[in-house]
Amino acid sequence: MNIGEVAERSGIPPKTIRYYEEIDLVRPQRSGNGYRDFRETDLHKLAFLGRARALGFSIKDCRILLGLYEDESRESAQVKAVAEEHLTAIDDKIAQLQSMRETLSHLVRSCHGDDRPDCPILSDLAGKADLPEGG
Amino acid sequence: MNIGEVAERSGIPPKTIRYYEEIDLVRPQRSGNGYRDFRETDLHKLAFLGRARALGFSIKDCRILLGLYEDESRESAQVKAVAEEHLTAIDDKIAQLQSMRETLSHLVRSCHGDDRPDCPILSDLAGKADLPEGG
DNA sequence: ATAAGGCTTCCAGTCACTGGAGGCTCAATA
DNA sequence: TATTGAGCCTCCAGTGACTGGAAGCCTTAT
Repeated sequence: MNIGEVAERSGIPPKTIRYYEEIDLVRPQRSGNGYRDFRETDLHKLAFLGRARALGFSIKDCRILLGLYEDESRESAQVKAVAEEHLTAIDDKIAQLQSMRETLSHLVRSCHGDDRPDCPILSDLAGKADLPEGG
Repeated sequence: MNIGEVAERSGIPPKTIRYYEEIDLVRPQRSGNGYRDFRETDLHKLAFLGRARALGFSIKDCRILLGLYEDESRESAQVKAVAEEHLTAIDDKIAQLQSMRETLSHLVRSCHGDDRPDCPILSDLAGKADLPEGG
């Protein structure tokens, strides 16, 4: 299989697949013409990677997960640990974004947004409390 | 003011302040000895940047916001537009993370996480539906 | 005189790609 | 058979927003 077909079937762009080879996530063989020659197992690996990345796992985590996937004597606890840690990281990010969101939406709501220059958003960023504290 | 004091008072590390100068966000003067010499206005700008960055605004947005801040004839609508766009981007990110979170927490819950090798997390990543669909 | 700490610049690394240039190979068509 | 055009190759550079480290000057205190 050439890279184009693999890209289509795995949903991962050719550039990214080449990058994954560069960092040793996949090791396709080569045809006589120098083209990469992918097997079904390579395709599976790439699809695996695509799903793991879509869940937000880092490349480092993907490497670990792939390793566990290919290790038949793995313990599911190891997989779960990786996933739980990632889940915690996601929760942290969500919390951080929600905190930003709250502050920002407050500010947006308090800004009249017309042709006048006074703006509570800028006042807040400038460090001047300009909003009613009591909410 | 030397960079150390500005760093302390603005909460932005010296490295980052130097970086901000490099990309022309601040333009401190120089003392005879080559040291950066910050004014109060520089400090205010940096504090402004710190707050904007803490709200997740990109450097590009920060540049725009700073420009609006310093433009006394701005219209608050311009500021609000930048903020609203950012708010939308935040909402998108939150939604994406929550979707990941949901899938992932499902998988984590379904994995027994012991010394046995079978693992629904890996099965899912491998593309084999292994979970009860009905929840 | 010396030592510690702060300041300087410059270079490289992070993360996970992505874009583009320049050039080879392959399949189909005139 | 010549020529397109698409697909493939490698290599280099850029993204965003810093961050770490090396090598070296400046200042302050002892």
